[in-house]
Amino acid sequence: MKLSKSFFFTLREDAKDEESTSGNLLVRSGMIKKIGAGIYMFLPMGLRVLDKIGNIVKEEINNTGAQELLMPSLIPSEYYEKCGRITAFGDDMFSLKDRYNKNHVLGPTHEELFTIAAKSMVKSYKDLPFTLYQQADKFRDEPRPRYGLIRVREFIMKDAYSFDRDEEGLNESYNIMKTAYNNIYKRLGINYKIVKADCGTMGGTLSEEYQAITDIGEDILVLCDKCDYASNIEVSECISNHKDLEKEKTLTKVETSHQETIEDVCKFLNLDLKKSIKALLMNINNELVVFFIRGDRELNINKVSKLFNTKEINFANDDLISSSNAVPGYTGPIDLKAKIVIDREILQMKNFCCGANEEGYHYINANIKDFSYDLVADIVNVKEDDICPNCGGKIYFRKGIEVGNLFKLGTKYASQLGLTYLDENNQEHPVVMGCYGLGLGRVLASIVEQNNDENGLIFSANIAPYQVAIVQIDMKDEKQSEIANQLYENLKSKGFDVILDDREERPGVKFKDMDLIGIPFRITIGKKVNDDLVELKIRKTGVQEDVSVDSIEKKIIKLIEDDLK
RNA sequence: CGAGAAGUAGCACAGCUUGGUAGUGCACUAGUUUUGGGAACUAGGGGUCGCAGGUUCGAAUCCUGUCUUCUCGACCA
Repeated sequence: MKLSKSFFFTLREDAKDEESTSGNLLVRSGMIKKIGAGIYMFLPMGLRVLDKIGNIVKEEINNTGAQELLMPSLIPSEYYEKCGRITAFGDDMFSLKDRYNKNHVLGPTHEELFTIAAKSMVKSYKDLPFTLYQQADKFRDEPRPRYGLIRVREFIMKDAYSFDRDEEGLNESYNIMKTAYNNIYKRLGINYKIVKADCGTMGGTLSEEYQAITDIGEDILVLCDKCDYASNIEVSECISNHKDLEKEKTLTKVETSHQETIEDVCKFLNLDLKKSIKALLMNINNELVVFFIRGDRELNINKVSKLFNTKEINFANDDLISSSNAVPGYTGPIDLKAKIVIDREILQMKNFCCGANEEGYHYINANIKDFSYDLVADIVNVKEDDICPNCGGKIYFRKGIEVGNLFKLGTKYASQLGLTYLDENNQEHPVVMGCYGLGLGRVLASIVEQNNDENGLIFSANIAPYQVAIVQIDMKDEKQSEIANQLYENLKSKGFDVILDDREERPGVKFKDMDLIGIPFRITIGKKVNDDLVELKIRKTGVQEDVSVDSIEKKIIKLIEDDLK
C-alpha cells in the first residue's frame, strides 16, 4: 500500500475518552473510532489486524474439522424463550419489536440457533459427531462498557459448537478444541492462563476460561505457587489458612456504641479481624437470609447464587430487615430470628466477636455452640495466602481479561429444543453439546495491552497490519524513489504485506507513525543510498543497522519469515 | 443502578469565579525557508460554545431540565 494514496491518519494526542492503554493506542493509531459507549468502527488499518487475528483463529478451528457457517444477529425472541434465556440474560440482551409488534433480540450468543441448525440434520448416531462455528457479531447490553475494545456492546466472536452422542464424545471434542485454542493463543503471542470458571448463563458442567494476564483485567485469577491450580475467583474453593486452637472462653456482651463497621468494632476492641464474624443481610427471592462470614472476608455472590439456585440476590431493604430482630451494624447469629447461612470456615473459629442484635452491643468469645444455623457452605472469596485446594500450596492472584472460553454444555439445549438421535437399539437420546467462544476485538485489545511502549503499538509479523514499512526520506530524490519503489514492488509481488510511506512529510512524522501503528520492520531509504546503503530498524528491539541495497530484500524476507514461525 | 468528573473548530485544551457576542496549540489551505525522530515564519479557511428552556438590554459564562462520554463503586452490617 502506498500511504500517499491511502485512507490513513493518526492522532498526536491521547484520546480524551479512552483511558485504557489499548483503547487509547488503537484510537490514536487510527485503527478504531468510537461512536458510542462500547461501540466502535474498525477503520482500514484496524480491520487488517482484526482480519489477521480472525484468519489465525479460522485456520486453527478449520484444522479441527469444524465447519463454518453464518447465523443471523436479528432473531425472533421465541428462540430464546424456549430455554429460559430471556430471563437468564435479562437486561443484558438487546431486544426490539418489528413493525408487526413482534419481539426480536440481537443475539448475545447462539446456542439455540446452532441447536436448531443441528436438528435439521441429526437423526441417527451415525450423524454424529460434528462441530460448527461462525465468526459473527454479538450484541450485549453491558451495564458498563469500558476499556476500549475490552468490554463493548457489539463485537465479533468466533463461536463453535460441538455435537456428540455422549459424554465421552464431548470430552474428545472438547479436548480437540482446547488444543486448537492453545495453538491460537500461542500463535497470537498472548501471555495467558487457563482457569476453571463459572458456567453462568450458559449452563452445563464444566467451563474453562483463557485469561490474558494484564493489570487492567476485570477478572481475578487464583493461582498456586506450587502446583498448576488456576481458577477464576468466582468459583475458587476457599480453604482457610487459619485454624484456631484456642480453648473456648465464656461468651461476653460488650458495649460497642457508634462502631458501625466490623473494622471499627475490631479496632475498638483491639481484636484481629480474623477473630470476628460479620453479617450480610440479603434479599433472596423476597426472603431475608443472613450470611455470616469471617470479618476480613468477602461474600462470593456467585457461590450464593448457586447455593440458592437464583440470580435474584440483593441487599435486604429496611422493610425486610424489620421482619427480624436483626440490627444493621450489630447483627449476630446468637438468637437471631432469620434464616442463617454460615461460611464453613466459621466452624474452625474459636472465641470470635459478633453482633448482639442490640444497638451498641457486640459479643466477644462467641463460639459455634452458642447459636444455631440453617446451612453451612463455602460462600466467600479466596484471599491471597489462603491454601491451594489442590496441593496445600500458597494462593496468589493475577488479573486477567477473558479472551476465550470452553463450556461443556451437556444436554441442556438439546433436551429443551428436541435435538435427539436414535442409537443402535432404536433408543432416543439428547445430543451432548459443547460450546467454545473467542472474542476477536478483545483478543486484539489484550495483545495491545501486553505489547506496547511509549511509541505505540508493537505487533509481530503475523498480526501487524503490514509486515514491513519502507520509508522514503526525500520524495524528490530520484535514486531514493527508484530503490524504494523497486523494493516495494518486489516484496509485494512475493506476497508480503508492505507499506510504502511516500507522503510529503518530514522524516520524523513518518518514523513516529510507523512506530505508532506497530509495524515490526522498517526500511529507511535516505541519503545513504549514495553509498548503496539503506537502514533497517526492528520495532520490538529498537535495533537499527545499515544494510546494502543489494541484500536488503533477502534480509527482510528472512526476518519476516522467522517472525512468522 | 449509586458516586465523581467532563462536553467550546477535525484533535487536545483555555475562557466561565466577576455576563458585553470566542481564543491557543496541533491539523488544514497558499507562499517562503527548511528536510533523519511529530519544522519555522507569513497570510488564510473553519465554531448556532452538547441540546432545550429560563433570567437579562445582552448568556460559552448565571439558573433549571435533558442528552452524551469517562472514571470509581455496586461488600453497609
